[in-house]
Amino acid sequence: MLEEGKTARRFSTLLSGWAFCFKTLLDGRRQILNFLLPGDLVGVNSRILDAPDCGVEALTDLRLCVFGREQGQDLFRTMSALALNTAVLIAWQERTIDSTLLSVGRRSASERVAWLLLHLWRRAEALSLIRDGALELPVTQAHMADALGLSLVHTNRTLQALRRLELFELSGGWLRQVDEQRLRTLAQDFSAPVERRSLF
Amino acid sequence: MLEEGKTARRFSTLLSGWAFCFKTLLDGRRQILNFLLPGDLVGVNSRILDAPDCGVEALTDLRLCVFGREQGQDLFRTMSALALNTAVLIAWQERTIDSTLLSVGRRSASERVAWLLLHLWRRAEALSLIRDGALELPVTQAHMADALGLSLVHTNRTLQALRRLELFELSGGWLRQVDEQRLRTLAQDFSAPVERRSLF
DNA sequence: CGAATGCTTGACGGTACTCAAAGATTGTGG
DNA sequence: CCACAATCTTTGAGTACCGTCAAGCATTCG
Repeated sequence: MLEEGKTARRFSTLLSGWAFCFKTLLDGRRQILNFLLPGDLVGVNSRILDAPDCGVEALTDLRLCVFGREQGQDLFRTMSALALNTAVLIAWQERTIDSTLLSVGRRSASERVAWLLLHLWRRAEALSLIRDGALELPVTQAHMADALGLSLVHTNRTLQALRRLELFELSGGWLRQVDEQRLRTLAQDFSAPVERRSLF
Repeated sequence: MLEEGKTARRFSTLLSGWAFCFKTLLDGRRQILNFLLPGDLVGVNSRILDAPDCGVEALTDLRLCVFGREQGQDLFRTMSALALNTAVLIAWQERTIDSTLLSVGRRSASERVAWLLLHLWRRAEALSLIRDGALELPVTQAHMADALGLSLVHTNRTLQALRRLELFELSGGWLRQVDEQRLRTLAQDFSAPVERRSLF
């Protein structure tokens, strides 16, 4: 796990596995900024500004493709080689965070949970992570709570309520029977489908 | 005002004036993602992805420096010329949004308001927008509410509470007597000071 | 089998939202 | 210059959503 305080010496792409990045307050409150899935960049931001601003934690075992350890301008030369792709990836990730901010700021608890599960489902779909209509989610309810700005207890109750509405099945770390249409309606999420994208 | 739905044909830097970008839900709930001050980039993201994902609205009269209207790769050539600077600017703005997400997700109402005023104050300071210890804020309480994920009424009450604690003076669109130290303590904001930065 | 982690439930309280309306301020046109 | 509209701020009352505390259950792991 990379701590918030340390300067990441490199940045990488995630080849396989799940992770997330987060910020914390001194008293321990934590906000998950983004879940990282295969193809996502890790730590570009910190490298560009030469100072880390969020921590990164793995949810599963990871395989990373690590890029150069250059400083400043040199870093940028590395990026230049892949620059267009990199820019597109960064833009996508920023868009994701924007959507999260909309959720956390303006959606109700059930809308937030609906939005998150839909969001993860769609991202996983684009990466072909769904097998037989089921997705293995290495995400606890505590993670969801921290991603959505909710308490753990309320997240749990909200999940139960949505399950009772048969919007999805979620148990034992597996997500199934996702009713995309109704989840989108509930969350008012009509964003474009996620495209497959990567640096290569 | 640029609507969310339309594709921005260009991107620009803000030379003078204030603006903000936002997302909305169908039923009208609005989340302000970021306030834009002189030096900030407008619409890079939309241009990179070739699809707008947030609206932009002016708070004052603006002067913009508009860049090319190229598509895809061509856009990127334009960016390449300024690429390092651009990347740094984008990274800064993403960091700002990350901080906002932390606030909206995990801070209480008074912490959020404290954070926002401190944040705007410090950004304005770096741009030398503060005259005689006072800053003209073209931001209504409704804007603050939409930036912080609070209701207008509660934002108002929170502002009053903080005023009574003499953490700042805010009236008639002017912000004064900002007690940075106590605001930072209240908001648990120990981020690095804002640096002056621009494309040029 | 005990410890650790994660999920679930109940009870209670408070923060923040909604509705509603009244001031204050600003801008505009006659 | 004043009256009127529009926008912004403030206040009150009532409530709901969501948080906190506390505990019990389930599952996994050593």
